[in-house]
Amino acid sequence: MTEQKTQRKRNPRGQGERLRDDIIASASRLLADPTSPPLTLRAVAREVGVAATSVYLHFDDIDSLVFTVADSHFGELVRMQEEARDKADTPYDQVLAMSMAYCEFGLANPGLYQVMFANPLPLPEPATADQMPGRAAFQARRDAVAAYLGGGESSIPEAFRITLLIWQQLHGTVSLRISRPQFPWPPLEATVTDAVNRLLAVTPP
Amino acid sequence: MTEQKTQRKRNPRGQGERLRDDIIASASRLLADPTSPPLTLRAVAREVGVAATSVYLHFDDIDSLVFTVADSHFGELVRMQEEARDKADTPYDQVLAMSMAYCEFGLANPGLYQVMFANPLPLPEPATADQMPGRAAFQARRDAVAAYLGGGESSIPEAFRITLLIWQQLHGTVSLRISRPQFPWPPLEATVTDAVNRLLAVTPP
DNA sequence: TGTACATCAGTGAACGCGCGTTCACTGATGTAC
DNA sequence: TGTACATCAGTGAACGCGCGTTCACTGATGTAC
Repeated sequence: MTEQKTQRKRNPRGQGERLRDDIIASASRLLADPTSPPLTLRAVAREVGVAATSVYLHFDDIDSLVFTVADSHFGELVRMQEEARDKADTPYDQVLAMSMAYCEFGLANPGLYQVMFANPLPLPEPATADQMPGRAAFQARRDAVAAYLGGGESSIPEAFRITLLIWQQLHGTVSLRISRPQFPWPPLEATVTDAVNRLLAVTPP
Repeated sequence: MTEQKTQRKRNPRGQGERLRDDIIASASRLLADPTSPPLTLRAVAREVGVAATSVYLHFDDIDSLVFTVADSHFGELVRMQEEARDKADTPYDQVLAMSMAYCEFGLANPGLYQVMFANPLPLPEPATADQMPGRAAFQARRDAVAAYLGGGESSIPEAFRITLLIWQQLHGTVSLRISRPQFPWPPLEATVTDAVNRLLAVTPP
Protein backbone atom coordinates (compact mmCIF):
# COMPACT_ATOMS: atom_id res chain seq x y z
CA MET A 1 0.00 0.00 0.00
CA THR A 2 2.81 2.45 -0.61
CA GLU A 3 1.36 2.77 -4.11
CA GLN A 4 0.01 6.12 -5.13
CA LYS A 5 -3.77 6.41 -5.11
CA THR A 6 -4.28 7.55 -8.65
CA GLN A 7 -2.11 7.58 -11.72
CA ARG A 8 -1.29 11.16 -12.49
CA LYS A 9 -0.56 12.65 -15.86
CA ARG A 10 2.41 14.94 -16.20
CA ASN A 11 1.29 18.53 -16.71
CA PRO A 12 1.86 19.99 -20.16
CA ARG A 13 4.65 22.44 -20.62
CA GLY A 14 4.05 25.80 -19.00
CA GLN A 15 1.43 24.30 -16.64
CA GLY A 16 3.84 23.18 -13.94
CA GLU A 17 2.19 25.47 -11.40
CA ARG A 18 -0.89 23.27 -11.45
CA LEU A 19 0.92 20.70 -9.32
CA ARG A 20 1.18 23.33 -6.61
CA ASP A 21 -2.60 23.69 -6.45
CA ASP A 22 -3.01 19.91 -6.51
CA ILE A 23 -0.69 19.60 -3.53
CA ILE A 24 -2.62 22.18 -1.53
CA ALA A 25 -5.92 20.53 -2.45
CA SER A 26 -4.67 17.07 -1.47
CA ALA A 27 -3.30 18.31 1.84
CA SER A 28 -6.66 19.93 2.56
CA ARG A 29 -8.45 16.70 1.70
CA LEU A 30 -6.25 14.76 4.11
CA LEU A 31 -7.01 17.29 6.84
CA ALA A 32 -10.78 17.12 6.44
CA ASP A 33 -10.90 14.07 8.69
CA PRO A 34 -11.12 15.15 12.35
CA THR A 35 -8.91 12.27 13.46
CA SER A 36 -6.32 12.85 10.76
CA PRO A 37 -2.75 12.27 11.89
CA PRO A 38 -0.23 15.11 11.60
CA LEU A 39 0.31 16.09 7.99
CA THR A 40 3.45 14.62 6.43
CA LEU A 41 5.11 15.52 3.17
CA ARG A 42 5.10 11.92 2.02
CA ALA A 43 1.41 11.42 2.77
CA VAL A 44 0.56 14.49 0.72
CA ALA A 45 2.72 13.29 -2.18
CA ARG A 46 1.02 9.89 -2.01
CA GLU A 47 -2.40 11.54 -2.08
CA VAL A 48 -1.47 13.65 -5.10
CA GLY A 49 -0.01 10.61 -6.82
CA VAL A 50 3.46 12.04 -7.22
CA ALA A 51 6.98 11.32 -5.96
CA ALA A 52 7.82 12.79 -2.56
CA THR A 53 10.59 14.85 -4.12
CA SER A 54 8.15 16.61 -6.44
CA VAL A 55 6.80 18.61 -3.52
CA TYR A 56 10.15 20.41 -3.40
CA LEU A 57 9.51 21.82 -6.84
CA HIS A 58 6.95 24.15 -5.24
CA PHE A 59 7.69 24.32 -1.51
CA ASP A 60 10.95 24.90 0.32
CA ASP A 61 10.17 22.42 3.05
CA ILE A 62 7.30 20.87 4.92
CA ASP A 63 6.74 23.88 7.20
CA SER A 64 6.27 26.08 4.19
CA LEU A 65 3.71 23.64 2.80
CA VAL A 66 1.73 23.47 6.03
CA PHE A 67 1.77 27.23 6.39
CA THR A 68 0.56 27.72 2.83
CA VAL A 69 -2.27 25.25 3.32
CA ALA A 70 -3.40 26.94 6.54
CA ASP A 71 -3.07 30.41 5.09
CA SER A 72 -5.01 29.61 1.94
CA HIS A 73 -7.98 28.46 3.98
CA PHE A 74 -8.17 31.67 5.95
CA GLY A 75 -8.97 33.20 2.59
CA GLU A 76 -11.82 30.75 2.22
CA LEU A 77 -13.08 31.58 5.71
CA VAL A 78 -13.14 35.27 4.82
CA ARG A 79 -15.15 34.54 1.69
CA MET A 80 -17.66 32.40 3.57
CA GLN A 81 -18.13 35.08 6.19
CA GLU A 82 -18.67 37.74 3.52
CA GLU A 83 -21.13 35.60 1.66
CA ALA A 84 -23.14 35.00 4.83
CA ARG A 85 -23.01 38.69 5.72
CA ASP A 86 -24.24 39.78 2.32
CA LYS A 87 -27.27 37.54 2.59
CA ALA A 88 -28.33 39.16 5.89
CA ASP A 89 -30.25 42.40 6.21
CA THR A 90 -29.76 44.11 9.53
CA PRO A 91 -26.40 44.65 11.24
CA TYR A 92 -27.50 42.27 13.97
CA ASP A 93 -28.36 39.57 11.46
CA GLN A 94 -25.02 40.13 9.79
CA VAL A 95 -23.05 39.56 12.97
CA LEU A 96 -25.03 36.42 13.64
CA ALA A 97 -24.68 35.13 10.09
CA MET A 98 -20.93 35.63 10.12
CA SER A 99 -20.68 33.85 13.44
CA MET A 100 -22.63 30.89 12.11
CA ALA A 101 -20.49 30.83 8.98
CA TYR A 102 -17.35 30.74 11.12
CA CYS A 103 -18.59 27.73 13.08
CA GLU A 104 -19.84 25.90 10.03
CA PHE A 105 -16.52 26.37 8.31
CA GLY A 106 -14.65 24.97 11.30
CA LEU A 107 -16.95 22.01 11.84
CA ALA A 108 -16.95 21.13 8.14
CA ASN A 109 -13.12 20.94 8.10
CA PRO A 110 -12.10 19.90 11.61
CA GLY A 111 -8.55 18.75 10.86
CA LEU A 112 -7.94 21.84 8.80
CA TYR A 113 -9.38 24.11 11.48
CA GLN A 114 -7.03 22.60 14.01
CA VAL A 115 -4.02 23.18 11.78
CA MET A 116 -5.08 26.79 11.22
CA PHE A 117 -5.02 27.30 14.98
CA ALA A 118 -2.14 24.98 15.71
CA ASN A 119 0.60 26.17 17.96
CA PRO A 120 3.02 27.03 16.73
CA LEU A 121 1.90 27.79 13.22
CA PRO A 122 5.09 27.56 11.19
CA LEU A 123 5.53 31.17 10.19
CA PRO A 124 7.60 31.90 7.10
CA GLU A 125 9.16 35.02 8.60
CA PRO A 126 8.55 37.41 11.48
CA ALA A 127 5.27 38.63 10.07
CA THR A 128 3.67 41.89 11.08
CA ALA A 129 0.32 41.83 12.86
CA ASP A 130 -1.47 42.63 9.61
CA GLN A 131 -0.03 39.61 7.81
CA MET A 132 -1.10 37.34 10.64
CA PRO A 133 -3.25 34.56 9.18
CA GLY A 134 -6.83 35.12 10.25
CA ARG A 135 -6.41 38.82 10.77
CA ALA A 136 -8.65 39.72 7.85
CA ALA A 137 -11.39 37.39 9.04
CA PHE A 138 -11.26 38.97 12.48
CA GLN A 139 -11.42 42.48 11.11
CA ALA A 140 -14.40 41.64 8.94
CA ARG A 141 -16.27 40.48 12.02
CA ARG A 142 -15.16 43.57 13.94
CA ASP A 143 -16.51 45.82 11.20
CA ALA A 144 -19.86 44.07 11.39
CA VAL A 145 -19.95 44.49 15.17
CA ALA A 146 -19.03 48.17 14.81
CA ALA A 147 -21.89 48.63 12.36
CA TYR A 148 -24.26 47.00 14.85
CA LEU A 149 -23.06 49.22 17.69
CA GLY A 150 -23.37 52.36 15.55
CA GLY A 151 -21.52 55.43 16.80
CA GLY A 152 -18.98 55.50 13.99
CA GLU A 153 -15.26 55.75 14.71
CA SER A 154 -15.70 56.20 18.43
CA SER A 155 -17.14 52.75 18.86
CA ILE A 156 -14.14 50.95 17.36
CA PRO A 157 -12.48 50.10 20.70
CA GLU A 158 -15.71 48.71 22.07
CA ALA A 159 -16.29 46.80 18.83
CA PHE A 160 -12.81 45.31 19.18
CA ARG A 161 -13.53 44.20 22.75
CA ILE A 162 -16.84 42.61 21.88
CA THR A 163 -15.53 40.96 18.72
CA LEU A 164 -12.81 39.42 20.84
CA LEU A 165 -15.41 37.94 23.19
CA ILE A 166 -17.36 36.60 20.23
CA TRP A 167 -14.24 35.14 18.61
CA GLN A 168 -13.31 33.37 21.82
CA GLN A 169 -16.83 32.05 22.03
CA LEU A 170 -16.85 30.77 18.45
CA HIS A 171 -13.40 29.23 18.69
CA GLY A 172 -14.36 27.48 21.92
CA THR A 173 -17.58 26.25 20.39
CA VAL A 174 -15.85 24.80 17.35
CA SER A 175 -12.85 23.26 19.03
CA LEU A 176 -14.73 21.71 21.92
CA ARG A 177 -17.20 20.10 19.53
CA ILE A 178 -14.24 18.72 17.57
CA SER A 179 -12.38 17.39 20.59
CA ARG A 180 -15.40 16.16 22.56
CA PRO A 181 -17.76 14.72 19.95
CA GLN A 182 -19.53 12.53 22.50
CA PHE A 183 -20.61 15.44 24.72
CA PRO A 184 -24.37 16.17 24.58
CA TRP A 185 -24.07 19.38 22.57
CA PRO A 186 -27.24 21.31 21.87
CA PRO A 187 -28.02 22.35 18.27
CA LEU A 188 -25.32 24.64 16.94
CA GLU A 189 -27.57 27.48 15.87
CA ALA A 190 -29.30 27.73 19.24
CA THR A 191 -25.98 27.92 21.08
CA VAL A 192 -24.42 30.46 18.75
CA THR A 193 -27.51 32.66 18.73
CA ASP A 194 -27.77 32.58 22.52
CA ALA A 195 -24.10 33.36 22.99
CA VAL A 196 -23.96 36.15 20.44
CA ASN A 197 -27.11 37.71 21.89
CA ARG A 198 -25.61 37.81 25.34
CA LEU A 199 -22.21 39.06 24.20
CA LEU A 200 -23.70 41.83 22.04
CA ALA A 201 -26.01 43.07 24.78
CA VAL A 202 -25.51 46.52 26.18
CA THR A 203 -23.50 46.18 29.36
CA PRO A 204 -25.63 44.47 32.04
CA PRO A 205 -25.87 45.88 35.60
CA MET B 1 22.90 14.36 23.88
CA THR B 2 21.08 11.04 23.94
CA GLU B 3 22.31 10.78 27.52
CA GLN B 4 19.76 10.83 30.28
CA LYS B 5 19.47 14.14 32.07
CA THR B 6 20.02 12.92 35.60
CA GLN B 7 21.40 9.74 37.07
CA ARG B 8 18.55 7.95 38.67
CA LYS B 9 18.73 5.62 41.66
CA ARG B 10 16.87 2.35 41.46
CA ASN B 11 13.89 2.39 43.78
CA PRO B 12 14.11 0.21 46.86
CA ARG B 13 12.14 -3.02 46.92
CA GLY B 14 8.40 -2.50 47.23
CA GLN B 15 8.68 1.07 45.95
CA GLY B 16 8.50 0.22 42.24
CA GLU B 17 5.32 2.24 41.86
CA ARG B 18 7.25 5.42 42.44
CA LEU B 19 8.63 5.21 38.90
CA ARG B 20 5.07 5.50 37.64
CA ASP B 21 4.64 8.83 39.37
CA ASP B 22 8.03 9.99 38.12
CA ILE B 23 7.01 9.17 34.56
CA ILE B 24 3.78 11.16 34.85
CA ALA B 25 5.63 14.07 36.43
CA SER B 26 8.30 14.09 33.72
CA ALA B 27 5.74 13.92 30.94
CA SER B 28 3.92 16.86 32.52
CA ARG B 29 7.16 18.80 32.74
CA LEU B 30 7.85 18.22 29.05
CA LEU B 31 4.36 19.44 28.22
CA ALA B 32 4.65 22.68 30.18
CA ASP B 33 6.35 24.34 27.23
CA PRO B 34 3.74 25.75 24.83
CA THR B 35 5.86 24.85 21.80
CA SER B 36 6.59 21.35 23.02
CA PRO B 37 6.66 18.73 20.27
CA PRO B 38 4.27 15.77 20.48
CA LEU B 39 5.01 13.65 23.52
CA THR B 40 7.07 10.54 22.76
CA LEU B 41 7.75 7.57 24.96
CA ARG B 42 11.48 7.90 24.47
CA ALA B 43 11.53 11.58 25.34
CA VAL B 44 9.70 10.84 28.57
CA ALA B 45 12.09 8.02 29.45
CA ARG B 46 15.04 10.33 28.76
CA GLU B 47 13.53 13.01 31.00
CA VAL B 48 13.01 10.52 33.82
CA GLY B 49 16.54 9.17 33.36
CA VAL B 50 15.47 5.61 32.68
CA ALA B 51 15.61 3.12 29.78
CA ALA B 52 12.77 3.44 27.26
CA THR B 53 11.68 -0.09 28.07
CA SER B 54 11.10 0.77 31.70
CA VAL B 55 7.98 2.72 30.77
CA TYR B 56 6.37 -0.60 29.87
CA LEU B 57 6.65 -1.71 33.46
CA HIS B 58 3.81 0.71 34.26
CA PHE B 59 2.00 1.49 31.01
CA ASP B 60 0.70 -0.81 28.28
CA ASP B 61 1.70 1.53 25.50
CA ILE B 62 2.21 5.17 24.68
CA ASP B 63 -1.51 5.94 24.33
CA SER B 64 -2.14 4.67 27.80
CA LEU B 65 0.65 6.92 29.10
CA VAL B 66 -0.69 10.01 27.35
CA PHE B 67 -4.21 9.33 28.54
CA THR B 68 -3.06 8.86 32.13
CA VAL B 69 -1.11 12.12 32.02
CA ALA B 70 -4.09 14.06 30.65
CA ASP B 71 -6.53 12.45 33.04
CA SER B 72 -4.41 13.08 36.11
CA HIS B 73 -4.35 16.79 35.37
CA PHE B 74 -8.11 17.07 35.16
CA GLY B 75 -7.96 16.13 38.82
CA GLU B 76 -5.66 19.06 39.42
CA LEU B 77 -7.98 21.39 37.52
CA VAL B 78 -10.89 20.31 39.72
CA ARG B 79 -8.86 21.00 42.85
CA MET B 80 -7.82 24.45 41.62
CA GLN B 81 -11.41 25.34 40.80
CA GLU B 82 -12.60 24.20 44.22
CA GLU B 83 -9.89 26.12 45.98
CA ALA B 84 -10.80 29.30 44.10
CA ARG B 85 -14.49 28.77 44.77
CA ASP B 86 -13.96 28.28 48.51
CA LYS B 87 -12.12 31.57 48.76
CA ALA B 88 -15.07 33.47 47.24
CA ASP B 89 -18.14 34.63 49.12
CA THR B 90 -21.15 35.14 46.91
CA PRO B 91 -22.34 32.69 44.24
CA TYR B 92 -21.46 35.27 41.61
CA ASP B 93 -17.93 35.61 42.93
CA GLN B 94 -17.64 31.85 43.00
CA VAL B 95 -18.52 31.47 39.34
CA LEU B 96 -16.04 34.17 38.44
CA ALA B 97 -13.30 32.72 40.64
CA MET B 98 -13.71 29.27 39.11
CA SER B 99 -13.59 30.76 35.64
CA MET B 100 -10.38 32.59 36.41
CA ALA B 101 -8.89 29.44 37.94
CA TYR B 102 -9.72 27.52 34.77
CA CYS B 103 -7.93 30.04 32.56
CA GLU B 104 -4.96 30.36 34.85
CA PHE B 105 -4.56 26.60 34.92
CA GLY B 106 -4.61 26.40 31.14
CA LEU B 107 -2.25 29.30 30.57
CA ALA B 108 0.20 28.02 33.18
CA ASN B 109 0.44 24.64 31.41
CA PRO B 110 -0.18 25.33 27.74
CA GLY B 111 1.21 22.12 26.27
CA LEU B 112 -0.60 20.09 28.87
CA TYR B 113 -3.85 21.95 28.28
CA GLN B 114 -3.61 21.18 24.59
CA VAL B 115 -3.08 17.49 25.25
CA MET B 116 -6.07 17.44 27.61
CA PHE B 117 -8.21 18.76 24.79
CA ALA B 118 -6.43 16.97 21.99
CA ASN B 119 -8.45 15.21 19.40
CA PRO B 120 -8.64 12.35 19.62
CA LEU B 121 -7.78 11.80 23.25
CA PRO B 122 -6.61 8.18 23.34
CA LEU B 123 -9.39 6.64 25.38
CA PRO B 124 -8.60 3.40 27.19
CA GLU B 125 -12.06 1.94 26.55
CA PRO B 126 -15.49 3.13 25.43
CA ALA B 127 -15.99 5.22 28.54
CA THR B 128 -19.36 6.36 29.75
CA ALA B 129 -20.14 10.07 29.82
CA ASP B 130 -19.44 10.21 33.55
CA GLN B 131 -15.92 8.86 33.14
CA MET B 132 -15.16 11.41 30.46
CA PRO B 133 -12.08 13.35 31.50
CA GLY B 134 -13.10 16.86 32.47
CA ARG B 135 -16.64 15.90 33.35
CA ALA B 136 -16.15 16.54 37.06
CA ALA B 137 -14.64 19.95 36.40
CA PHE B 138 -17.60 20.87 34.21
CA GLN B 139 -20.13 19.73 36.78
CA ALA B 140 -18.44 21.70 39.52
CA ARG B 141 -18.83 24.84 37.41
CA ARG B 142 -22.42 23.95 36.61
CA ASP B 143 -23.23 23.59 40.30
CA ALA B 144 -21.80 27.04 40.95
CA VAL B 145 -23.86 28.52 38.14
CA ALA B 146 -26.98 26.77 39.46
CA ALA B 147 -26.35 28.26 42.90
CA TYR B 148 -26.04 31.70 41.32
CA LEU B 149 -29.29 31.28 39.40
CA GLY B 150 -31.11 30.04 42.50
CA GLY B 151 -34.39 28.23 41.85
CA GLY B 152 -33.13 24.83 43.00
CA GLU B 153 -33.65 21.73 40.86
CA SER B 154 -35.74 23.50 38.26
CA SER B 155 -32.85 25.69 37.20
CA ILE B 156 -30.54 22.80 36.33
CA PRO B 157 -31.26 22.83 32.58
CA GLU B 158 -30.66 26.56 32.36
CA ALA B 159 -27.53 26.21 34.49
CA PHE B 160 -26.29 23.56 32.05
CA ARG B 161 -26.91 25.82 29.07
CA ILE B 162 -25.14 28.79 30.61
CA THR B 163 -22.24 26.73 31.90
CA LEU B 164 -21.77 25.46 28.38
CA LEU B 165 -21.55 29.01 27.07
CA ILE B 166 -19.05 29.89 29.78
CA TRP B 167 -16.97 26.78 29.11
CA GLN B 168 -16.81 27.59 25.43
CA GLN B 169 -15.74 31.11 26.29
CA LEU B 170 -13.02 29.97 28.68
CA HIS B 171 -11.71 27.31 26.33
CA GLY B 172 -11.61 29.81 23.48
CA THR B 173 -9.87 32.35 25.67
CA VAL B 174 -7.19 29.91 26.76
CA SER B 175 -6.53 28.23 23.45
CA LEU B 176 -6.46 31.38 21.37
CA ARG B 177 -3.99 32.97 23.76
CA ILE B 178 -1.83 29.86 23.46
CA SER B 179 -1.97 29.68 19.68
CA ARG B 180 -1.80 33.43 18.96
CA PRO B 181 0.63 34.77 21.56
CA GLN B 182 1.41 37.85 19.45
CA PHE B 183 -2.20 39.07 19.29
CA PRO B 184 -2.84 42.21 21.40
CA TRP B 185 -4.81 40.45 24.13
CA PRO B 186 -6.27 42.61 26.87
CA PRO B 187 -5.59 41.67 30.51
CA LEU B 188 -7.00 38.23 31.28
CA GLU B 189 -9.09 39.22 34.27
CA ALA B 190 -10.86 42.05 32.46
CA THR B 191 -11.81 39.76 29.56
CA VAL B 192 -13.00 36.92 31.72
CA THR B 193 -15.00 39.20 33.99
CA ASP B 194 -16.63 40.94 31.06
CA ALA B 195 -17.49 37.68 29.31
CA VAL B 196 -18.84 35.95 32.40
CA ASN B 197 -20.94 39.02 33.28
CA ARG B 198 -22.54 39.01 29.87
CA LEU B 199 -23.10 35.26 29.76
CA LEU B 200 -24.61 35.14 33.25
CA ALA B 201 -26.98 38.03 32.59
CA VAL B 202 -30.69 37.40 32.62
CA THR B 203 -31.79 36.94 29.03
CA PRO B 204 -31.45 40.25 27.18
CA PRO B 205 -34.26 41.59 24.95
C1' DT C 1 24.11 -19.27 60.79
C1' DG C 2 24.54 -20.32 55.91
C1' DT C 3 22.81 -20.92 51.37
C1' DA C 4 19.68 -21.75 47.57
C1' DC C 5 16.11 -19.63 45.40
C1' DA C 6 12.42 -16.28 44.12
C1' DT C 7 11.25 -11.71 43.41
C1' DC C 8 11.77 -7.12 42.15
C1' DA C 9 13.26 -3.03 39.52
C1' DG C 10 14.94 -2.30 36.07
C1' DT C 11 18.56 -2.62 31.37
C1' DG C 12 20.52 -2.98 26.48
C1' DA C 13 20.53 -4.49 21.95
C1' DA C 14 17.85 -5.07 18.16
C1' DC C 15 13.70 -4.91 14.92
C1' DG C 16 11.16 -2.63 11.23
C1' DC C 17 8.96 1.65 9.99
C1' DG C 18 7.98 6.17 8.09
C1' DC C 19 9.86 10.39 8.07
C1' DG C 20 12.30 14.88 5.67
C1' DT C 21 15.72 15.78 2.61
C1' DT C 22 19.59 15.36 -1.02
C1' DC C 23 21.32 14.02 -5.32
C1' DA C 24 21.92 12.74 -9.85
C1' DC C 25 18.98 11.47 -13.36
C1' DT C 26 15.00 10.99 -17.23
C1' DG C 27 12.25 11.77 -20.99
C1' DA C 28 9.04 14.61 -23.42
C1' DT C 29 8.57 19.08 -25.69
C1' DG C 30 9.78 23.21 -27.58
C1' DT C 31 13.31 26.42 -30.17
C1' DA C 32 17.46 28.10 -32.94
C1' DC C 33 19.82 27.54 -36.89
C1' DT D 1 13.26 20.24 -43.59
C1' DG D 2 16.39 18.26 -40.27
C1' DT D 3 18.92 18.27 -36.07
C1' DA D 4 21.30 19.88 -31.97
C1' DC D 5 20.28 21.79 -27.80
C1' DA D 6 17.79 23.92 -23.83
C1' DT D 7 14.02 23.72 -20.90
C1' DC D 8 10.49 21.81 -18.28
C1' DA D 9 8.07 18.57 -15.20
C1' DG D 10 8.99 15.55 -12.89
C1' DT D 11 11.44 10.53 -10.86
C1' DG D 12 14.00 6.96 -7.97
C1' DA D 13 17.40 5.50 -4.96
C1' DA D 14 19.59 6.53 -0.95
C1' DC D 15 20.85 8.94 3.54
C1' DG D 16 20.44 9.26 8.58
C1' DC D 17 17.14 9.82 12.25
C1' DG D 18 13.97 8.95 16.02
C1' DC D 19 10.23 6.37 16.87
C1' DG D 20 7.31 2.29 19.45
C1' DT D 21 7.93 -2.16 20.70
C1' DT D 22 9.98 -6.98 21.68
C1' DC D 23 13.13 -9.95 23.81
C1' DA D 24 16.29 -12.00 26.67
C1' DC D 25 18.95 -10.54 30.34
C1' DT D 26 21.05 -8.45 35.04
C1' DG D 27 21.96 -7.66 39.60
C1' DA D 28 20.47 -6.36 44.11
C1' DT D 29 17.46 -7.76 47.91
C1' DG D 30 14.60 -10.43 50.46
C1' DT D 31 12.87 -15.27 52.21
C1' DA D 32 12.56 -20.41 53.19
C1' DC D 33 14.77 -24.01 55.11
